Formats: sequence, structure tokens, C-alpha cells
Amino acid sequence: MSCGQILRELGYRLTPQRMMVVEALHSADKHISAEEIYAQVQARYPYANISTVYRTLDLLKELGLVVEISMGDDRVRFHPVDRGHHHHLVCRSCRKVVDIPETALTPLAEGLGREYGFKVELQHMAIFGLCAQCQRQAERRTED
Amino acid sequence: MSCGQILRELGYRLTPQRMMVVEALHSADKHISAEEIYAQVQARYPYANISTVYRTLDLLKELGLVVEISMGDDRVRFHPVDRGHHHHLVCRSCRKVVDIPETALTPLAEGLGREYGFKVELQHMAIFGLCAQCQRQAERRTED
DNA sequence: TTAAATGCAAACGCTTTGCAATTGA
DNA sequence: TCAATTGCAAAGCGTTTGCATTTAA
Repeated sequence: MSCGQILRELGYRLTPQRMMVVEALHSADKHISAEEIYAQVQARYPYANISTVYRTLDLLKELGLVVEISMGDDRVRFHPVDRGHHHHLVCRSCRKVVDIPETALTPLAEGLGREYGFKVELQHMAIFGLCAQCQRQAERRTED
Repeated sequence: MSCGQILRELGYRLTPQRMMVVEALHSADKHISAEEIYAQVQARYPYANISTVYRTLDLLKELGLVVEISMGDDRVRFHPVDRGHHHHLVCRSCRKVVDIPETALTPLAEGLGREYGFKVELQHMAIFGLCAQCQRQAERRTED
């Protein structure tokens, strides 16, 4: 069932603005920020307002249809959950993001569950560090 | 060697303001935000300014003496590295933070290094999810 | 003595909010 | 019809910046 249908079924109005936000979320091949969604919506409907975008995203988050993730910069990004789960290796140096499968973290999640009773949120996790390329650059600088 | 000594040795001025920021960082038993540091500094020296706190934190970060970590709320927190490394299980529901040893993440880090050439930043990582207590509450709500 | 550091005030960028006008069901 | 939703404008919040003044070395 689509996000739009779910909204209507739960008694929320399916406004054009909400539809456009949902479509922008689904059209994105990568995680998308509120401002990027707003830009897409505004291109189709110039009177659209960014506060509506934020309010729609809040609603979708509340309903569990969308997850929010921080990639280390200050703007938060969004992703529809029906796209499947995966995680992200975020390079602190070049900001490149590599996606990794959900399974890469299941052993960790199981371990933390066993040890601490903590249920790791396995929807979208960002792991920060240095990518291979930036590691090599860092080594070169150290050698000089 | 203390942060203060290191600063001076690298040619930076050891001002009272910088000393107070460093002391606030070390006095905190948990990770501390810029505003919390500012509050402590201001209590001792009322003319202190929060921009000086931010500038000092930037410097300490640059020198690798302090790490920055986001616990999911919008304000970033800080921790002196000489306190040792560890990680955090942050409950998205009650915001409680449980510290776990660095070793809890080494298998994951080794795996990601092997598979993707990615060097996980093992200084301070925040892992989001649900604590045991909030899991039970969530279950109870579902049963009703 | 003087470059580095501070205090101040203003700006910044993202996000939220109050309120009157609009609109989906 | 009428509560839910929107657009607008303004504020909120943590953080950053430009600049004149002060200060550690």
C-alpha cells in the first residue's frame, strides 16, 4: 500500500502538497533533505511552503512511514521505509556515503541485545569514519 | 600531558577562558554541550562569551584533543579524548544513554575494514535504538 | 610589541510556530 | 459544512562571523 493510501486510510487528508512530498521522497535515489524535497515540490507548485514540507515529514515519521537519518552535516535526511533497510558508511573527510546491507550489522545488534537488552534501531544507521581513499591520503600526509 | 600544556607547546596562548573550557570538559562526568560548558565558565567569569567557548572547542577538536558526538538531539556534545574511548547506546524513546566499552564494536570495525576498506571511527559512536525498559512499554501498548 | 585571542552584536541556516485563510472529505 | 491543512511571516535555536579591543608571550 502506498504512503498516500495509508494516510487517507488513517483519516488524514491526502492533499496535493502531501502527495508531492511523498513523491519527492520516492523519486530520490539517495536520502533527501527537507530543502531538497521542498525544491522539488516548489518546482511543480510555486506556492508551496517549506513549513508544509516539514509538517508532512513529521507526520510521516510519526506514522513510521519515513525514517530520519543524520549524515553528520547539520541537515537531517529522510527515507521512506518501504524502500528497504540499509546502512551507511559516512566518510568524515570527503563526506562520501557508501551503502551497506542491513545484514552487515545484525551480529552487532544481536550482541548488544544479548549483553545489554538494547534493541538497535536497524532501519538506517550511519557509521562514521574514513574511507579507503582518505586513509591513504592521511598516511601520505603523515609521511611528509 | 594536560590539554593546557599541549596548547601552549603547540604555540597557542593559554588564556584563562581556554583553561576554563578545558576544566569544564574534564569536570563533566558525562558528555557535555557547548552551552553547558559556557554556563560553567560564565559562573566563574561573567564576561566570558559563548563564541569563545565555540572557538576553543573548534581548536581542541582540530588538535584531536576533544571529540564531538551527537546523541540524537540537536545539540552536539563534547568529550576529552584522554578520558578514554567508549560508545553509547542511546534510547530514542527515553533518551537514556548507556556507555559500552570500546571493545563492543571492534568486531564490527574489523569486518567493515575487511569488507569495505572503511576505517570506523572508534572514538565515540552513538548507537540508537530502544532500551530494555522502553521495549517492554512498547510491547504493553501493542497488547492493549 | 604585536599577532593572537576575546567580547560583542549581528547574522546564519535549519526548523518550528501562531494565526488567518483555504480546502478536502 | 467545518475541522484539518495550508501559506505566510516571524520567531527560535544552536552556531558562526566581522570587527574593534584587549592581552599573552
